[in-house]
Amino acid sequence: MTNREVAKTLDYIADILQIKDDNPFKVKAYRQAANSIYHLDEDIHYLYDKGRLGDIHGVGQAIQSKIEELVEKGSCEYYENLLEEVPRGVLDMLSIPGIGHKTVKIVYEKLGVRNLEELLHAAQEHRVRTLPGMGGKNEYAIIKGIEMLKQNSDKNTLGIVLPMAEKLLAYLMGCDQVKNASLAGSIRRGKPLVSDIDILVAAEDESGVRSKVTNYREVKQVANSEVGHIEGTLEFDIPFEVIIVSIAEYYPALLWTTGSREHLKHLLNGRDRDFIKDCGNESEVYERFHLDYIPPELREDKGEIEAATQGSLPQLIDLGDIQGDLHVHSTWSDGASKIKEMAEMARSLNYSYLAITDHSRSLPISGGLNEERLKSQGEEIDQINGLGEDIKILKGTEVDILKDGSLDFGSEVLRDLDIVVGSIHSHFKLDKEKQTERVVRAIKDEDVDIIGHLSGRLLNRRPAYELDFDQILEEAAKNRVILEINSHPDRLDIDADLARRARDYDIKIAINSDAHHKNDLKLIKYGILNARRGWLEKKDIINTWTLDEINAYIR
DNA sequence: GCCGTTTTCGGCCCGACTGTTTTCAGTCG
Repeated sequence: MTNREVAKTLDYIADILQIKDDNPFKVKAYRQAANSIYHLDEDIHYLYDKGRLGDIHGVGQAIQSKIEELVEKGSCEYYENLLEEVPRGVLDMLSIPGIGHKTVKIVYEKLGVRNLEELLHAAQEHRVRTLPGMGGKNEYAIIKGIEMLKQNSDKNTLGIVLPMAEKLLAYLMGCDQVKNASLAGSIRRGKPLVSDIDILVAAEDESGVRSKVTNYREVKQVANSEVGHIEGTLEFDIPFEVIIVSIAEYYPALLWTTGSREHLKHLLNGRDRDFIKDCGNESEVYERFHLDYIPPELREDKGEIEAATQGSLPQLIDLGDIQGDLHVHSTWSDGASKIKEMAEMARSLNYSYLAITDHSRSLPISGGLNEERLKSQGEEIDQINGLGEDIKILKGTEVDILKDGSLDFGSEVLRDLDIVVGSIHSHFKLDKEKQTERVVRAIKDEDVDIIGHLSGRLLNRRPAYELDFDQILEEAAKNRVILEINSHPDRLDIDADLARRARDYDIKIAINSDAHHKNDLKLIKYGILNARRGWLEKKDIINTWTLDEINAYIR
């Protein structure tokens, strides 16, 4: 079992306990342990071997014994017994927006509904509204919610799939039989939602590669597939396909397998595939078409071929260009790491600045700061900066944009801060006009530097709220307000298309991690992919600049 | 079920909104 699978299992245990109405602190304990394991730097098997499972924060005697069983046998008795009481299909219902553990409990117990499909029928047959506390609107929300889940069910976020793909790729690269290998398909193009993992391999000994894949620890199953293809599934039932070609065929095949279909069709323009059959690398492939090399993230037939013809492709931003992060949380609000730990991680990433932007007071569950605590936090930051480390910690806030577009702190508080990120965390369902008005008011506020996760979308979970983006882009440009690309793989907000439109308005972008744990600072790589898909260059991204340049821009 | 720079036992656990109601339970950030 991988770290993520162990974490997921502990989360399922917490869900079942919650549905069973068990001690809420016990539930919390399982969730805390799951979260720690999710963020672990080391492989859980390694910690198990070293006898260090107990060192993990939130893991005591009881949970440790369950983890040991999971690592040894791939399952544990306690969990299996809980599943006898509450089956897996019941837990899937928790993904429906507006449906929580209490609702799941009564539909399971009173209606005997055991999975999403049965729940859908129950709602359609108006059986849900017969339950206490349930009515027509709940039924409608259930039907809509299940429809949304079905639409997304064949795709997963890059945050789940990319680490698995990179691990499998590294494993394959380490095999003697494999002469070259690369990610391919939509995952190589950095699409935020992908349906499977495609990996292209150059090898002469196909059966050797096949046996290596079959022996890979994280492979769940391998199907009987045709020559040149190995198909199967990894953890969480993510499908993968390893495509095997000869060394001579590798680079042309890399083009075909990376796609997209639209890009290839436009590129070939009726020509035969043999046109590029002997190319020795991808640049050579494009050269043959008299084009500049087109990076995978741009291969969507959105003008890249025209630009490559004219030599006007953008110089895309790279991870190494990033000089700092302007939106992270700490233990002062809902973050899991201390400011110092965040700073250390930022230093290890070679950043020269890091803005601590904890939540403001209106978000009590997240431990939002009032003026007084914000001031104390500022003192701690002064102290850390006084240590003379080669990184500057900036004082900031992620200030709530309230329902009417006013801010959760007054100007007397905000003007003393280095960075102010304004974000929406409530009233997602305002109509388009009201929601737009709300954001525009925040943009016009001279204390706001950055608008965080503008559209509020959560991939596979929640659609963006209603906004008039033309109006917002116009106002952002006029007021020199920076828009964020939130790098969390569930958000990637603003998306690539909107980022590209923002660039046309000469709006600057901040690629932020929104980290709630020191390890989450590394999520910035997803934001980079998103920015590359939005054709963004270094000059567009404010946190590729020095601190002086940023200050000159936002003052 | 976990944890401890007040504690090895007693804490952990906020508040607005929604949809169902008729005074409130459930969800969510």
